[in-house]
This record gives sequence, C-alpha cells and structure tokens, in this order.
Amino acid sequence: MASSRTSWADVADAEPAPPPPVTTTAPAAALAPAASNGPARSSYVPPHLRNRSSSAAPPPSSSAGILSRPGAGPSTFGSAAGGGGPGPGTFGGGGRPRGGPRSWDREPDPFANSDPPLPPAGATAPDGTPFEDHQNTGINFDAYEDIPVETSGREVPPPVATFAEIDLGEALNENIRRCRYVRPTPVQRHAIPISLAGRDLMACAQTGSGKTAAFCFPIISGIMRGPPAGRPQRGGGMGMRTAYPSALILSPTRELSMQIHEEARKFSYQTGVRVVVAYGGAPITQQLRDLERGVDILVATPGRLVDLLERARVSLQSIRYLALDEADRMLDMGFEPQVRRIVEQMDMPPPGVRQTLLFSATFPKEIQRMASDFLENYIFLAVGRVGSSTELIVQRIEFVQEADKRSHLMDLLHAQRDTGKQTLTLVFVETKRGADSLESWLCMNGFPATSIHGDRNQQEREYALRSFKSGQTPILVATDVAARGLDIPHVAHVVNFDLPNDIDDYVHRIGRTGRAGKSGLATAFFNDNNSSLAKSLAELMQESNQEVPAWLSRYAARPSYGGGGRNRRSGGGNRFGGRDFRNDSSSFGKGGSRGGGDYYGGSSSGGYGGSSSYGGGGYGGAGAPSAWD
DNA sequence: TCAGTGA
Repeated sequence: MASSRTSWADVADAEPAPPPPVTTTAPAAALAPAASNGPARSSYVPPHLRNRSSSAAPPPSSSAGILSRPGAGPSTFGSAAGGGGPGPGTFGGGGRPRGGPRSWDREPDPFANSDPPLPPAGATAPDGTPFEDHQNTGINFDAYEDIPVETSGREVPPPVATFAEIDLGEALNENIRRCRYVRPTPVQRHAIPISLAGRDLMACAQTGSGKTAAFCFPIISGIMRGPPAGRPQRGGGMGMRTAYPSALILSPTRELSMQIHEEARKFSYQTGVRVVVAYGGAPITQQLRDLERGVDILVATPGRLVDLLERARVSLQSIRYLALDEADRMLDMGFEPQVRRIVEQMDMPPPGVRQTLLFSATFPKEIQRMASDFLENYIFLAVGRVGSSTELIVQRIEFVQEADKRSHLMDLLHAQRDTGKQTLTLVFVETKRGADSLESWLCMNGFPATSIHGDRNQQEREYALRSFKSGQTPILVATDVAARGLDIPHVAHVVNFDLPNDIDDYVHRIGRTGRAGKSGLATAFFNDNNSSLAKSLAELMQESNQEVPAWLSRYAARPSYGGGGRNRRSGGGNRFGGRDFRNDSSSFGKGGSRGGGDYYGGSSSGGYGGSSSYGGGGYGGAGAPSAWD
C-alpha cells in the first residue's frame, strides 16, 4: 500500500517481527520530509522526528502503490501468466506453486515498516503513554470474557478459545504470532469456526473488535487449502489479461480498503496467497499491473471494481469468498445498486456456491432483510451490544448553538492543550465545505489541522491521514469518509462538531477512539437541528452507562416533530437490530420463503437480557475493549 | 439533504 508513515502503534507492532530489512538508505536529500511535493503546510516536524539523521522518510508525494514490490521482478507469476499460457488468463494463480518459498523469497515484508523511524527509547505516544503500552499484547483481554453473544441459525459451530484450536495452517499461525495476537477476540472466537465450516455469516461486533482478522483468517486459510486456484471455465475466459480472484472484499471507502489490504498482506505473508487492492482516485495502471501478477484476494471499493469489471480486467467467476466490510453501509441507499450489480449481475457464483461473510458494528433490520438476498442458510452472530459503543468511551453531549460551535471547539482544544499531553483529536463535520472552512479556521488560530473528505484528491486524503496519524497534524477535520473502520491509534478525542443524522453513524464515528482497550472521549455539539437524533442518542448513552443530561432527556421525550421517521430503526428495546431479524415475528423477509420460524430457531442463545451461551452473562463493565477493526 | 463510490 501507499508507503506511509503510519502510526506509532504500527511502529511498535513492527518491532519484533522478522529482522526488519532496515534499508536505511536515505539520501540526505530525503531528510526534509515534507518539503518536496506535498501540500504546503508541512514545515512542522513533530518532536519524535526531529534530530533523526538517518530517517528514511519517503517524499510525501509518494503515491499509492509505490511500494511496488521491490525486486519482485519477473517472478514465476509474470511468466506463467503473461506467457500466452494455457487458457484464458491464469492469473488467479493457476499454475502457481503455492507455499513454495521459491517464488516468494522476494515478497516484501509487510511487517517491516521502514519509513517511520523508530522512536527513541522511552519515547511516548501522543497521549503520553509509553510506547510499549501500545502493543496488542497490552490489551486487556480479560474484559472480553463477559461479553454477551447471540447466535442464531442452524447448527452453529461452537466457538474456540484459542488460535491453536483452529487449524489455520502453519504459515498463518506464524503471521498471527508476528501480529502479536495472543488470543482471539470474541468475534474471532465465534466467526472463525463458523467461516471455516463453510457457513455464510452475518456478524455484528463493536467497532475495533477484530473484525478484519475474523474474515481474513478463514479466507486465507481456505484459499491455501483449496483447489490450486480459481481456474476459469474454458470458454468463460474474458481475455489474456483478466484476473480471477478467489476472494473479494468490498469496503465503502478507499482508505478503509487500503487498511484492509495492509492487514490482509500481513496475514498472508509467505502463504503464497496474493492480496491486491483496487480503489479510485489513484492511477489505475499500477493496480492493473498488480492484478496481472496474480491475485487471490481482491480488496476493492465498488466504483473501481465496476470499472475493472467493465474493462474485463477482473472476472468474478472464480470467487469462492465474498466479504462485505461495513456491510450495512454497503447495502444502504447509496451503495446498494452498485453492490447488487457486482454481486448479482456479473459472473459471480450465487449464494450457496460462494461463501458470503457480512460484517459491521451496526445492522439495522431493514438492511438485514436486504442482505439476506446475498446469503444462504446463514448464521447470525452478535457480539456485544450491537450498535452500541464501548463503555470505555466517555460520551459528552453539550448544547451548543451553531454560531457558537467554533469558539466552543476552541475551548475544548485549549483545555486539551493545557493538559500538556500530546493527543490526536478527530473532528467530524457534516459537509465537505464545512471541513475545509473549519480546517483553515483552526490553522489560522494556531491549531495545526488538516482535513479529509471526498472533494480532496487522493494524494491529499492519504497525506492528511498520514500527517494526522504521525502527530504532525494532531487535529483532523473529517466528513463521514473517516467515520467507519479506520484504525487510527491514539485518537484520544472525537468531537462531533456536527452530529450526524443517523445514530449508527454516530456509533461508528465515536468508535474511532477508545480503541485497543484504552479509554476515549467523545464530545458532541447538540442543538435544535439535531432534535431528531435526541431519542436514539439518549438511549444509546443510557445503554453504554453514560450520563444523559436532563435537557437531552427532555428533548428525547418530546414527540419528534419531523414525524420521527428516520432514526427509529426498530423501535422499542433493541433499536440497533442486535437481534437476528429472522427471529422477529413481525419480520417477513426473504426468510419466510426459506422456512422461517423454527427452521432457524436452532441455537439462538437468547436475547441480551439473559446470559449468553458462551462467556457468561452480564455486561458489568464488559465493554468491548477494542483492538482492531 | 448530506456523505461515500469511476473517469
């Protein structure tokens, strides 16, 4: 992926991995990191980067995909594939010697993070905690134990307690070790056995609870032990240069796809499984080259994938695994037509033939109903209170009129600055214009800020994210493009400068903090414009043991004058669709035609009131410590 | 309405 000066945590994570081939061949010229092509505001050098003469910081202009597998020259893929070989496109890895180290000894080490200089000993992360505390091993796994779990569907495979119990294969186990994952998170404990059993899955788990690994591990493992490759049907071939991935992972934003790709590459290291990412806004040529060199797992955003499909550079006929991350978003109004086109109107095998895995932290019932079109005899899994947030995130709601928002934000930032701690603050706004204007206003007022939104070009977006993660620009103003999935360690404070219209978006936004078992703070500015959100907001806060201001309760009690339309989700108790819609007597989705009723009754472990079948009951302080998304 | 996703 884009070589990035990633987060501090990433640096820490990379440390123990195989002796990083630290090629610190930085010419002195590369030292002025920000000076070359990047956006102007870059003369500021964060403390931990100062006085480092040997840093190999890449020019910030480095575009996506520049990490072009150095030295992976004409590998066995290139020749096998391009050489006018047998049938149409064997790029899927047809003749690839899987697992043979032979073709892989030049695979770049995804655990090596050569660009960010290692912090000096005793360095501290922006929140002031020592580096060592930011490793995954520092997570309080015990807090996971009491998480409520609900499963429903037929013959649900039992969960596992350790990675060792699962036969993922030696290479994958080694990568898990390299990632320092000691024990599976709750969603992983349940989802991995289900997926390995070949079952379709709809999984809800809190933000940052390890969902990416939960769907990546079974996919990688399945590809490794599966048939040699997606051998396209004879005659079904699209052309010499068509790629035939075995797995497709879709996500709603480019940056999230990049992140999934980076993680999947770590998990796939030296397994022979090739992961390629494709998203818009970046030159397509590098992505095409990557595809030509062979792809088993394709991570993509919908728009670019449609482009590739139209060009016949990708065929989905060999797909064995389909995963939708942020699945509820992928199936909502904006994305649904495109996703339906990809999944239903191209050459992808139908449900029951392929395996389909849907993951999100939120899953409204109406979306569940729609999603069942993509699934067959699936298992519904809910880990933690679905759609709720961690109790580790302290939520504050303040009544602030529109006109006062800026000065109020300034107060917050000053207070934070006065603590002396260096922290990252993520500020969400409603519109792209609003993001631009707030960013420049902050900068004018002495707070180094940058912004990310859909009107910025991809280089600017990636640069902004890197600059934020590195602490160079400790304030990031963002639209909802940054609301979901992005794992940005050390975000201590999320400010909802403008509240979203949808409570689910709020859940995802505040989920950018309070990760890795650490606490986080989320402050929201509420005023009359947000009255339609009052009820769901108050309920959410109550569920997460937050203090609900009296004035907000009064708002919530008011009959919402908009007709109350948009946010009701499922009314009553479980607003967030924490239960399988198939168990809802009032829900007649497609499930009806599949048997409905007791057909699915199987092994539901009951509602949230009671204890779960695994892990014991009660919520008591059991907010899901988050480690990864 | 807004946000996101291809040129």
